Amino acid sequence: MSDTKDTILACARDQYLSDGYKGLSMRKIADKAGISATAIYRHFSNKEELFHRLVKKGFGTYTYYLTPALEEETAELRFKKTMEYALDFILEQPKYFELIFVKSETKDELANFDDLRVDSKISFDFYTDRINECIAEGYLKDDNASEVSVLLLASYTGFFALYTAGLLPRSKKEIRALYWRTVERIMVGVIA
Amino acid sequence: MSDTKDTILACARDQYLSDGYKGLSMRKIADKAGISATAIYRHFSNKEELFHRLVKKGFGTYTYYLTPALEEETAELRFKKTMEYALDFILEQPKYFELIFVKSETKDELANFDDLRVDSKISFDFYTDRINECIAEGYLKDDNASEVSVLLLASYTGFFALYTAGLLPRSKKEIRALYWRTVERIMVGVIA
Amino acid sequence: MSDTKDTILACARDQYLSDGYKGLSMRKIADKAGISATAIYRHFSNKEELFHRLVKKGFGTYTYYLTPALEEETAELRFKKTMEYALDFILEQPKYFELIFVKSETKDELANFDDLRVDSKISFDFYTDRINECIAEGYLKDDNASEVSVLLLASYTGFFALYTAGLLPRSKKEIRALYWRTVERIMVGVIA
Amino acid sequence: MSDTKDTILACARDQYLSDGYKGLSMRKIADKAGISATAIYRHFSNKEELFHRLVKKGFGTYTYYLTPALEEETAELRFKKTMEYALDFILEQPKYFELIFVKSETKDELANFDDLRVDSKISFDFYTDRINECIAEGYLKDDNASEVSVLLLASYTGFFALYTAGLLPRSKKEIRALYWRTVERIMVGVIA
DNA sequence: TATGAATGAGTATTCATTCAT
DNA sequence: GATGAATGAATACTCATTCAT
Repeated sequence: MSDTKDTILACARDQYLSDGYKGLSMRKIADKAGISATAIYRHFSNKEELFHRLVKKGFGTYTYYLTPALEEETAELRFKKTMEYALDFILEQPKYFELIFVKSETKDELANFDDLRVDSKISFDFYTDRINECIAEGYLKDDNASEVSVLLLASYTGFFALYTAGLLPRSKKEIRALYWRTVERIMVGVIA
Repeated sequence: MSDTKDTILACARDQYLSDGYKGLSMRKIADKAGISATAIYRHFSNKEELFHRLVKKGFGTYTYYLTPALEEETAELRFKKTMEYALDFILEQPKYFELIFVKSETKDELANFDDLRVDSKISFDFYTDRINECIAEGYLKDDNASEVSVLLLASYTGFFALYTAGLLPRSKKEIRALYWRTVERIMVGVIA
Repeated sequence: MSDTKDTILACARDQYLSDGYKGLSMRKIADKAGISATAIYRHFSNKEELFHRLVKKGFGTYTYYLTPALEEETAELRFKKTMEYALDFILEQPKYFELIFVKSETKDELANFDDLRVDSKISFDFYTDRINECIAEGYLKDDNASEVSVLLLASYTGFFALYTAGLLPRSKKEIRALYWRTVERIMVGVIA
Repeated sequence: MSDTKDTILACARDQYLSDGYKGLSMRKIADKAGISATAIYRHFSNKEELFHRLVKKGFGTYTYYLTPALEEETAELRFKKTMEYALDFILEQPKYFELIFVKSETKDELANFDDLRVDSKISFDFYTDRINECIAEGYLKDDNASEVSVLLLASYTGFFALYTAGLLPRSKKEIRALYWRTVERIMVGVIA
């Protein structure tokens, strides 16, 4: 709705992107947004809420990356596109990824906000749904879809952690290739 | 030798455990240790060094958990024990795990300390060594050991992330069981 | 406009006056101004800037003392009034004098601020201009005006140093008399 | 007597030389001297005394520079050599000069130490003595020797202040030449 | 809607100094 | 003579937040 509100959120995201959590100060955000620090309080009741909205937006972006996968024709294709778009998200929005999947600040700070746990669950369920589809379609073997989701999401999340830790190649080309080889190794155990 | 130095480090660890990175303030650590804030500087030249030592200790603890696996007789057993002890580390020292594998603060703050990157590498190589052994022994099929390490470590790290994100069951019994089932699913693709 | 800003500056000046450079702490200034230490940062971005403004004000005050000399009719009178007002400045604003002419802290701390070097130069040139006028008018003999300035300013500055060092009489009456006798002795060498 | 005591003093001098007054911290001095900070207190009861000894040494060095002038045959030569050696002192020991003649910290900090005022007086009297000699010898005209000292010392001190303020040429050759021309201009008024 | 002024608590760090050994 | 450990007070500065306008 409010233009300024979005601006603030965008600046908060950029600030987090460039300086990490400790760069997320009301003043710095305000400076970046070209308004006074106090003005933020017109739009968010406090830093906690602002951060909450930021994480919300992170989840939204993630969903925005994944949903196009639903347009594919077969369950198998939807699944594979999901894996691909998830990789895109990692590589293009690493800070958002970190914000919503990795950071414990997020968890501690936002323990009160139940809706975020719901968002978490939704992202998780997106995988489970894809896998259930694939089982139904016969592409994946009959297994506990939720646990296969755990496997895939865990690999995915951890892959990113190793990537940012500098233990994996930095070039996007190489990392993409390694990602797919890793996925393939996993798929051996779950493909029908 | 220096008792206080260890106390400080222990308190820093506890502080990090309870309040995360932003709880790691010199004063809070000092308070917990029952000394004055300035006394810390007798033992660590600044916060950076203190944090560095803390991460170092994290790596040390991790190694301490894994190395007993080397006492097993066969490569297969050494590998399996490694997986088991790694799980123990996650469950018993979750904050240390986070400190050394996940946190991006760690990375930014300690970018200068090359030795930590070496420690990272060593932890990684421990897996690669186990896998190479298993390939040699015929337990795992002939594959790129380093990439199989990536797969295993990524799953392991990500599994933890999901766990702390509250997406996995909290009971230790259940989480252990789920861990092993996840490992098994992965192993299908790599076992000979 | 900003009242507080001026108050802060005045208190900083007083603080410097009573405790010297090391008395110039943000907290002490704030205490004296009756505001919180942090409030200062609303008006000055940091101590360096505050100090810079202070020195600026010192130069301004100096100029404020000297410029009325320009209203005199002849070059000789303008010169003599300059000498007189300069003495007034020494006796009435000794700390400002010290701040702008003597202190090496000033130099180190404010090395970046080129405008201060300009201010220095302007004060210096004020003398040179007076002397050039006097040479033109025939009151002073034809000499290198800039070097005569050096002579006069050096004597003037040094006279003050001896004064604050307690090597000269403390009574204003006596010091004034001695000042003029010293000036006269110098003038012998430069008067036409 | 004590070797360490001298080392400490020398390091304090160097520290002051490189970092100015605020560089004069007990720890930094101790570090430079290769001893513990506490060890200093074996030799000086506190910082004030240490600083006092330092200023004392500054006066000693000044005297050390000037006294060879006494070896000259005539009063005129002794006077001229005094002027020359004083210039050497400025150019070779600028920080010592500042320490004993310019700095108000010195004065504030050491207000209690009467002996320093005596040292000040001695330096001053050295000039007065030279001038009295010159008057007796007929080189200088009959004048108030003490006031001529004021004139000379003031010019001398101020000349240095302008020099360090960057208002005079930085090259030693030029500054020497300018010094002598300035002295000559002054001498016109006092030579017989 | 927005701002400027202000605040109190908090940050890391440095300081001179003391004390027990 | 010297040290290591410790301290309390001080340093400049940042933070989220409030309030009056």
